[in-house]
Amino acid sequence: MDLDGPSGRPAAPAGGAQRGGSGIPGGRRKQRVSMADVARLAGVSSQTVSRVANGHPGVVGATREQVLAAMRELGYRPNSAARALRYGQFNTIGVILFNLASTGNSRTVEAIATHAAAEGYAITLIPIDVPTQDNVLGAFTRMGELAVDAVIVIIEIHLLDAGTVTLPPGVHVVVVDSDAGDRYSVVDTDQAEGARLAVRHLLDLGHRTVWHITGPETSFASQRRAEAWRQVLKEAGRPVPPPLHGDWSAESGYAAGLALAADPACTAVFASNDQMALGLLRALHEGGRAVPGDVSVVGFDDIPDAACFVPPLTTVHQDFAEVGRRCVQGVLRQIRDGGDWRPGTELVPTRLVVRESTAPPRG
Amino acid sequence: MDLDGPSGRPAAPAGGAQRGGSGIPGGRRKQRVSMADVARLAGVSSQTVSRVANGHPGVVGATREQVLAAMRELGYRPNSAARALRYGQFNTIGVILFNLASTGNSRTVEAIATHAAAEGYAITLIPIDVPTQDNVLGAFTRMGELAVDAVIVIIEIHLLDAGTVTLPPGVHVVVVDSDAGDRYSVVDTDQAEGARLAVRHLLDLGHRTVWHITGPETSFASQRRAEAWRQVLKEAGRPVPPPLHGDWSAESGYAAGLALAADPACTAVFASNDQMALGLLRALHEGGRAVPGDVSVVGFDDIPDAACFVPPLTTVHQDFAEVGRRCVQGVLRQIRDGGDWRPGTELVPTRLVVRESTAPPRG
DNA sequence: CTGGGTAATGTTTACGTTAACTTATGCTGC
DNA sequence: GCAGCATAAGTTAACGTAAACATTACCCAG
Repeated sequence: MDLDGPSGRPAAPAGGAQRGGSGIPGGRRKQRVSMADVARLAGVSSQTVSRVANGHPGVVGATREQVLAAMRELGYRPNSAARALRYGQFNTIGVILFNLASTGNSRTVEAIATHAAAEGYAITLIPIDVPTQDNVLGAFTRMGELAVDAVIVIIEIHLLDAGTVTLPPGVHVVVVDSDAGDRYSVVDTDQAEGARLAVRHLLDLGHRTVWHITGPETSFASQRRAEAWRQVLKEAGRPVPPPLHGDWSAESGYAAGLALAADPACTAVFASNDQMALGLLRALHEGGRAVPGDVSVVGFDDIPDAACFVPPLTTVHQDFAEVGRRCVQGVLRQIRDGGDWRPGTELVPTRLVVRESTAPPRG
Repeated sequence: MDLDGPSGRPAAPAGGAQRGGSGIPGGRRKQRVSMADVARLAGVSSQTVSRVANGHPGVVGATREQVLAAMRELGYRPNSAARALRYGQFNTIGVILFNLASTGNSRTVEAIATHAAAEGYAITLIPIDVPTQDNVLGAFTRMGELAVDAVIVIIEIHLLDAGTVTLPPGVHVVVVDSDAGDRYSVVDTDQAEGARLAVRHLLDLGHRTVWHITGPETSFASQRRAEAWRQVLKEAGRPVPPPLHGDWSAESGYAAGLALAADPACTAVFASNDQMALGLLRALHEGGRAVPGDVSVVGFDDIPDAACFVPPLTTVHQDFAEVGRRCVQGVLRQIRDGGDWRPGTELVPTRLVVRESTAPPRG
């Protein structure tokens, strides 16, 4: 493939827009084609082109065909900026999130993107590398300047409350993973119920009590799971061992596991996510404690890999896709109903997936 | 918090825009405030407001302060649609991808989003649930209508070539994970080198040959890793065992592993990703084959969990963040240089991370 | 064969922003 | 005291689209 000299611009501005096997042009004409261009070629007014483009009635067949032909020939695409300017909305939903790397977040975002696309909305991503107050505020400010009609926030909302953040009026918000249901529309997995399922399962197997490895303290999900764990134990009149603190990573689960493996009294552990459960399994294995023979382990999330841990992990299944779906539903409802919405929390149910990492205690 | 009746719209359109502790307003005024509004309040022309907003010179201090005050009072935000219309570009990069759930993709996207943000670009996500020809073409069409200046494609490009896809002129493309370096700007991990590192490591330990579990056939990454595996064995004059085929999932690695565990001749396996290596480890464990005592295992990706597998996995580290960074660099270069770029492939190096799943063969 | 209506198409305007140009103001230097 | 000029501000126009309004052309009833 030959390219023109270093001075740039291919010489031929017009003519064959098609190129090679693929129709994706590597070159560009500076100016996109507008409705006026199409109108000129088709010999009609640009308004007629607009009507054809939007499928409005009142254009006779022959004219429509002519316009469509002209569109094809010129490769016309509507200019969404002009459209947005005209209509006052962008058909775009912003997503602010910390850490796309965690399984849950990326699955949620994927579901959001899919469902938003189905409704004709695009997704604009604003990642926050370090969840400091400043960064979050910065993201919100940026979001305010961006072309979005609504924002889905997948981050601890308390990071926002401490500062004064303003989104432009007309921008709606739905929050994931937060207890701010009194001020926002919140969608979340039913963390507490999931944790209760996990702990009760272990108690039902006959374990006297259940140890717990938490997630980071700043996480509401982690907080709620820990609360539910404590509550179930208390209600059952069981002793509540001191919780061990992790940070969601397998590494932190391993560190916590080293301590637990050394304690023969520990026969059942509920890890606040599957990654930490993985680390825990490793620590128990290295400590010579059989799972589930000596120690039973339950995780949270049901990541796809969990079925292939050694042994396959009993865990609480989270329906991230459903969370994403409801987020989109939520913001669209807000957009469409204007301001007539109320704050509240929607909980997505969980279910326990029993595999081979849990069993009754020995003896 | 009381809301007005079902008929909607809060009665008070003006007044306290501030609300509760957070400044994020749940309500909205239908009309965003424009430069004209700010200009009216500040008693200047809207052009002066524009100059202040963009930090242009030629505005005297007092006037500037007045305008800034008016902006603050009204909560003015520039309208990016109008800006985009004016400038003819959107400051947005589209990302087309299949499956955000895979570790590599989500990490790459995260890096893309971070670096794009640093350059003042936002990211618009177009996910493809099922990578059929139609869906990919649909995504491209949608992308054409969206407000993007460039597109990063994280998907097998051959899906595009078979059909006629047109992106509007002026939209630049960078492709990840493809061999289309003759037509596009391609950024990718150096798959072949990574695979060579893995296989050579096993041979260097003294293994006679190395088995291989591939990814899906449609994946170029998988194809290239398999080719490199075969090539290294051939160059070393070793027998090339028939490859086993997986689909990236741990489950598929487990299935392949069941076959390998039954074959006492197999002492070293290179799995095309870490998930499949995980499944393999489980199968070997269940089959009573010690790792690394009886069988050595190497993965690919170096996902964070790999360090906590049982045993910790020796694997090829991929620098997804760097891939994302270079993608952004690539599209920005294309945008800024106009059409003066050439197709080509940029490879990001890998490195072998040796942990505890590999050792010399017994005896 | 003409008035009233309707269907098809054209013209104008506004959306919010900003480049390019124009006007107003104050100041320097001869 | 005024030409000449810098500086600060305002005015106009255009980006691409589509609603609202205006204009045709045509058909049919009377």
